[in-house]
Amino acid sequence: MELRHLRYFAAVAEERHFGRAAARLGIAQPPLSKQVQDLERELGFELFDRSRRPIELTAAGETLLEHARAALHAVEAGVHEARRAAEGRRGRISVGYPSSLAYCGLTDILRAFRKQAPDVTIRTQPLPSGGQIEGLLRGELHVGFVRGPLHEPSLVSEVVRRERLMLALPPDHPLTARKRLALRDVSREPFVFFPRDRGPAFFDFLVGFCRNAGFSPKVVQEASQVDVLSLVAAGFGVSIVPDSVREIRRDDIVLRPLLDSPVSELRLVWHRDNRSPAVARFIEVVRCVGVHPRRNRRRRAKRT
Amino acid sequence: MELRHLRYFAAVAEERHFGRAAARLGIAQPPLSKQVQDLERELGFELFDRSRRPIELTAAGETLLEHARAALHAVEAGVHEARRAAEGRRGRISVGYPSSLAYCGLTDILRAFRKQAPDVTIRTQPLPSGGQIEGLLRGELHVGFVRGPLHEPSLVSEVVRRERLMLALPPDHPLTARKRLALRDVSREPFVFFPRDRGPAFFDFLVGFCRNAGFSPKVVQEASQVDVLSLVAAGFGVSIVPDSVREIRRDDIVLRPLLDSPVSELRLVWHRDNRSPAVARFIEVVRCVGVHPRRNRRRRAKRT
DNA sequence: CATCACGATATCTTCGAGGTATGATGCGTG
DNA sequence: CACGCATCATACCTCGAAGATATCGTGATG
Repeated sequence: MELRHLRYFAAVAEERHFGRAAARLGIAQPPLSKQVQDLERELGFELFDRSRRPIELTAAGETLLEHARAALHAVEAGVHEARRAAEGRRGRISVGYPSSLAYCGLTDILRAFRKQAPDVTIRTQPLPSGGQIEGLLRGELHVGFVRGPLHEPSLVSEVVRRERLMLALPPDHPLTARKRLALRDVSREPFVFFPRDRGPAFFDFLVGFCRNAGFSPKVVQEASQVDVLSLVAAGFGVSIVPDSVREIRRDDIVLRPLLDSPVSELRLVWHRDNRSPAVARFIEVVRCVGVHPRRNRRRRAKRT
Repeated sequence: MELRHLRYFAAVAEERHFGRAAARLGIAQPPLSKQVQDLERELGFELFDRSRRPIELTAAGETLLEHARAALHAVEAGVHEARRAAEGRRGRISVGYPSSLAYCGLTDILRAFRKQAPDVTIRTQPLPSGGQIEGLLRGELHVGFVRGPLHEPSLVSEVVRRERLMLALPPDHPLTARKRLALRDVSREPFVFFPRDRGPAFFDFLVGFCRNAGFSPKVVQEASQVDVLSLVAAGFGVSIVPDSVREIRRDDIVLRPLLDSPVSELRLVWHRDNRSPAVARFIEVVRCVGVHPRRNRRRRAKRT
């Protein structure tokens, strides 16, 4: 038995007329009669009572019709769903991001993605760079946002944002008096950094930056991500943070641009041989809408 | 797209190997590859990632597989259900019966039928002969049990039980002294009958029987079915009832066989051009198990 | 009784499902 | 590194069957 038999049978059952059903199906009447006969022969019982006009379904035909419709519908729905999956509009993806990104750009990306692919379940996980790379390699994570360069051969990445580095100072620090600072101005200050293993690439990038400025930073405290800012605010030391931290808008922190700052790169990372169209679509969306630190707040302002 | 494509796709998806899937399907590997390719081309996206061993499903393939299984299952279930309908093991039938039959035979028939066709919903309706014939003609009733001959051209019937007629007497009636009675012995007694329109054939049969005995009965009360017995018990008059009434076993009634009684025929009736296999099966069951007045009680006795 | 409507049958053509032989490719092993 | 093996794709052929056209059988209708 083939779907053709069911389609033809359903057409005849609905039209209750072989001629009209054949016309609707775009074939001649004799082949239609034959196909239905073949189906009946295969099943071993009649589906139509042809002895009177208009023809009517037998009890078996009535029963089969319901199931045939269900089967045809399942096929149609299956094709539709599969197409959505192929287009990356259906499925589930797991996205890693540095917690700092939550405040500046991530929600915009998620919103844009959700608009294009409402049936994709997104699992977001705030993770330091190291954890993201680990997750990507283990296949638990599908895409991530990582700062600094990347050296994993099985991962692919793309710069999605370049931002200048800022100096984070406690409000009562003497240097807050100056609007413009260079890195060497803080060469003797105590530093607060995140632990190296949380993001070795970005960590090494920052330390290398200090080396170029002629000193190696005195790290007095280590804290993860956002906590760095709290330690700076509490006066433990200064720190170097990406420009986007401004979005957090804490008034217990003073941020000053670093004049001699190189740009820090935020990279979108995924597995080299990614097979998930949903992930591909996510990457496409990020490329399209970009990662704009301010977008979020402007929109909110417009809406209110 | 045909079921073949889905079956082949599902086989490959389950085996994750074209060769094994082809063996399972009983075809060679190249045609299988081609069919799956055709399906992919028609859909416009890939279902398998063939680039590594063993091959794996794409996201779209994974999605389609679920629906394909559902569709194939719906077809299988549909064929099975339709076959049951064709065999008369599925559906609904409406059975009419004279209320007297409830005590002697009907439950046995229903039990036997239920055993053969547990998925047929039976609607039983106690109805006088007239009502049954009306229902059969209107298509509301599918089979019935009627006493006496039948003259509707569009109905077919079959005798399922022949029984002698009995004289029903109140216990204090003088004739109860005699064991053996003929109809003419009660030619002057008052009679209790059911109204003629409740079963004209049986009514006329009874009256004709009296005529043959040389009198016409003095009907003093009319009552439907079982109520006749109550009126007899109350002493309103005598009545003529089928042998099977003995099954009711009322001790306020005395039954005496009529020596000159012709047999009364219980007929199974259905529509001439019945199309329902469930009805055909019901008729078959009645033919098979018969309508035995005593069967019911014997069985009950055996079980306890 | 002639006609019409409608499904079945007969016969032919063409397309494609499935067969065999072989090629392309990736992987493990001596 | 070469070789063999496993595995899927391609090439080509055959035959069955889906569908077209013409026609028949039959029940309903004026």
